[in-house]
Order: sequence, then C-alpha cells, then structure tokens
Amino acid sequence: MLQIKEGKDLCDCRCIHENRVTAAADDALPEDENLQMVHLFKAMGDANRLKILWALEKGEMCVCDIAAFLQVSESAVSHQLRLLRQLQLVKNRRQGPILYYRLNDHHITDLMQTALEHNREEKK
Amino acid sequence: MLQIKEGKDLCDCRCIHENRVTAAADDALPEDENLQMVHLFKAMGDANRLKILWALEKGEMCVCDIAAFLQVSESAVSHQLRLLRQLQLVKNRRQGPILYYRLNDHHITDLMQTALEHNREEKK
DNA sequence: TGAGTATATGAGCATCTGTTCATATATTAA
DNA sequence: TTAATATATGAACAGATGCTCATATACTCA
Repeated sequence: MLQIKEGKDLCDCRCIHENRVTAAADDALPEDENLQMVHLFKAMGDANRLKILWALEKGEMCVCDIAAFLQVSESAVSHQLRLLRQLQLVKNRRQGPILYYRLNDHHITDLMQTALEHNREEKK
Repeated sequence: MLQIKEGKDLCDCRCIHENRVTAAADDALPEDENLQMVHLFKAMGDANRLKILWALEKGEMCVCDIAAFLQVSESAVSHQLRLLRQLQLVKNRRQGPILYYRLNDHHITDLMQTALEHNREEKK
C-alpha cells in the first residue's frame, strides 16, 4: 500500500517545514501498529459489517439471525464474521450446532459511539 | 453495497430467533447514519490516511510536509486530504499560497486512541 | 500582467474487496 | 453410520479504491 520510492525526491517544492516532517516521522506509530489500526477501521468501514456490530451491541445473534436481519446470504455473513473474528471484534459461543456471536469488548461500542457523535456534531 | 433481494427468502434454516431479528431491525441506525459512519471508518481504514491523521494530531502540516513525511506524491496526498476534508476529519487554513491542515475535532483523536487500546489489549 | 510556487482535480489503470456459488466441516438425532 | 441442520471456506468475478500523470486553479511577487 505504502510504497517507498527510494533514490527519488518526491517533493521538490521549497515549502517543507523540515522540523514538522522529522517530528512527524519521530512520533509516527510503528508500521505494524498503524496497520493493525487500519485493519480495525477498515473492518468497521463496511455497511453490512457495521450493521452487524451495531446489532450485536444489543445482544448475541446466530449467523442465521444476522443473515435474516441484513437480507443477505448466510455465506456472505459467515465471510464477514470471519473477518470480524480474526480482528477480535466479535467472539462466538457454540450451543449445539448453532454459533452465537457477540461483541468482543467495549472498545467496539466506544468506537461506534464516538463516530456517531462526530457525525452528529459535524452535520449542522 | 447492500442489495435487498425482494421476493426471495434468503434464509431458509429454522434457527432464526425471530425476536432478535426484529429487535435488531428496530434498533438499527437509519441507513444514512450507518453510511456516514461507514465513510468515517473507511476514511480511517487506509494506511496513509491514518498516518496523516496521526501526524496532524501533533500539529498542523502543509501538503508538501505530508508528502515528504509519507514519501508519496503531493498529488496523492492532495487526493487523500480532499477525502478527509469532505468527511470533516481535517480542516485547513491558508497562509499565502500554503494550506495548513489540522484535525477537525477531538473525536478523531479519540477514535485513534480507542482503536489503539483495543489492539494493544487484544494482542496478548 | 506574467512567471513561479502550492495545491487541486480528472481520467485511467492496477489492485483490493465483498459477494455468489459450490463444496466442506461440525453437530445432532435417528 | 446416515441424514439433516448450521456454519465455514475457496475460487471467481464485478465493483470499489488509491495511485500516477496531465492539467487546472490559487496565490504571490516582480
């Protein structure tokens, strides 16, 4: 995604504030932590996945429930849940053949709440 | 993105918890608010854009600074900033020919902080 | 006004994403 | 074990995304 072009000066204008650039570089997150955050936000940046997370905030649901709620195939839901599971946004518990999904921790709720506040405040 | 398939029962298993499904539907966010949140998270779900936001948290930067910091073209940065501007994640102020960008409000910082906490806690 | 600098924008293209469809696995009950 | 149910997974394909390149706009100074 980020491609370092070595040996080429990509910025040839003269307005650079050298200290701000080096400060930004110094304060930057390690690449892997940046990527982890990217994956988290990317996971929440999909209409269906966000609806799933929002719904699970109110209580656990099985794959079939979610599919019925979203009006999409169970396969599609399963793929989405796998992603959310891998990033530890959701957990599940098995009861017989049925898997019940729920949010993994309060951070997910916090993120949605903060995002909602942001949007409600910016929209004048 | 979400395609409602009318006249077709997409879920034909019998495990549906009818009450959970209708409850989820009742509690669901209005479509436009869900989409706004999606756009916000999607905007933050890109490695370069997130680096920009993280850097701006420490102080304003001009397009050229950001390009130098990220080692990408100014055009690419400008495209990214346009998106962030449209979603009101960043603002800018002009000083002569130079545009200084900064974060729009504290929510952006909060989101990054919460995401970071989530990732640090989940990573055992 | 014209030249130079800083940034913005549109089109085009390679890559990534999310769905569908087919198939596989897991659990339960007969 | 076999059949049935619930979920998972892989491949493939259409649509979305982020870059580059060319060009346009905005501001400053001579």
